[in-house]
Amino acid sequence: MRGLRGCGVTAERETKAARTRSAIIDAALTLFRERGYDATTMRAVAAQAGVSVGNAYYYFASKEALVQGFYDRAQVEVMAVARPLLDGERDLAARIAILLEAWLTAMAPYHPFAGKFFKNAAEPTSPLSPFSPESAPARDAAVAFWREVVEGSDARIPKRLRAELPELLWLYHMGIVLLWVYDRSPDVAVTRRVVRHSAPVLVRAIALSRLRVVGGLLDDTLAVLADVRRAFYAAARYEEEP
Amino acid sequence: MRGLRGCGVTAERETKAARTRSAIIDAALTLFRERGYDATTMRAVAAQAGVSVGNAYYYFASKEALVQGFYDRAQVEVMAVARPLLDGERDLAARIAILLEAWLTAMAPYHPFAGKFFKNAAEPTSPLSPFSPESAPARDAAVAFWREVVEGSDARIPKRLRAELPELLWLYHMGIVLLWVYDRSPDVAVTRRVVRHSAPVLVRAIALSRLRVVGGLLDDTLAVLADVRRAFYAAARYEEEP
DNA sequence: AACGTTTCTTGAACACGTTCAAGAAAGCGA
DNA sequence: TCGCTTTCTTGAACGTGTTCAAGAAACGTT
Repeated sequence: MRGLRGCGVTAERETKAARTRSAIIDAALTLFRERGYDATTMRAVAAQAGVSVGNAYYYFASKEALVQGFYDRAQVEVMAVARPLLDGERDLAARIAILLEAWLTAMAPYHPFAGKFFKNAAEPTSPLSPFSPESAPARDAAVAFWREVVEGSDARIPKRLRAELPELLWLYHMGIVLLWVYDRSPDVAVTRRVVRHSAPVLVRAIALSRLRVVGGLLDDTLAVLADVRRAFYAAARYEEEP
Repeated sequence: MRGLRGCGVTAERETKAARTRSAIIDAALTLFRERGYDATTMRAVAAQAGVSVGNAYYYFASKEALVQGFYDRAQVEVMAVARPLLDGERDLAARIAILLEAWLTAMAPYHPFAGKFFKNAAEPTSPLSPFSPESAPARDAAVAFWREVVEGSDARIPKRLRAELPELLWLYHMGIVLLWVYDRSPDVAVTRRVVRHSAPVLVRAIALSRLRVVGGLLDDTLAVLADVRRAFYAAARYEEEP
């Protein structure tokens, strides 16, 4: 009886903690949207969430850390939006575009201050870096989703590319995100156009890579990309200098 | 007489102002190297330079702005190092590698805190962004230097690529810089290897682009890259939201 | 119920980047 | 030389993210 009750209370406490965390993120995102990232103070976030400043720092190590919570939410939302759209489509280029466009749509409300998020994410040792261990869950989920995109298509992928392609597509996605952050055209029209145009180009390049003359180039390119990826991951794992 | 004297005094005053600016940058870079970017306070920079905090802000709008001064110095230094090395070499891949390696060598002392610089430069609307109007002089100088690299080589460049290649190489250089910032291997060995390997791959890709099958792909790729570049430049010209 | 331990919660305090009102110095026309 | 303007120079003061010592609340054990 006591045990059960204890369990219940613990669960309730965990729920309350989770609700406090959630309230803080809600408060933060609301204020971010209203005033932008810089103009939103931690004092204001705490006040909006109904907690003290110190308490906000008990749940989130820093202002940046609030963003990680946002990432997690976003990833789930994007997958929910994209999955039904992917169901009917077998063309690889189309499937790539669907996922990227779902991402753009889901993230649209946050575009105005995405630059401020990115500023922090761009720092190699930041936990917000997409290559960091802290981002591993979200990253792995994303790569797994790209694998679905590839394997659900009717494209014939050269063998030596098949294993690597999902992660390379994720890297390409990070590039698109970079462009999106910078894009100031209305409704990020430039990014949308680049997605529409680059996806087929990418798929054609994949197809071409089966040609003898291009194949050697592909191997070298993959070798370079392997180095690049290793460096990014290693940097994100690196300890900050004292 | 008074005119001449006035001139002299004015010139002397300008020199003094320039020397103050220079002293502040020296102080900043010294402290950056000793303690890193974050641990260096503006108070410490001012003290080291022998001026007041307010005076440091009279010459530099912000802590970040100190970095712009560093960029200008660096660009000059890199060109001085690279030019004699380029003289004997006609192979395009080798020439590309020479310039990049000169850059890596010149920047080596600042690598430990490059991430902190980059963090700011990565923000689209930051004047420190390589695409910003404020960076235009340094950027134009760099692109012009890449043009020298191309035109001093014996490579046969397809016509429709010739005009764009210098700026594309500069973009590639920015990508290498991104990798360099992230690179934590000893003596940035990974970046050096990527430079050594990617330069020939790039040149081979350029050569291949003359093939009929690859040519169409090239045109589309160039179109996409044109969009991308436009977006980056437009973002850097954008006014910060209020 | 009573006590010790862990888990939260608080707001004052700190260090930093940055601003600003006030004044000093330099330049310049009479 | 005397005023007047422009160009520096100053350090205190402001707002911010973040820390911390102190205590409250919840929990587990007896």
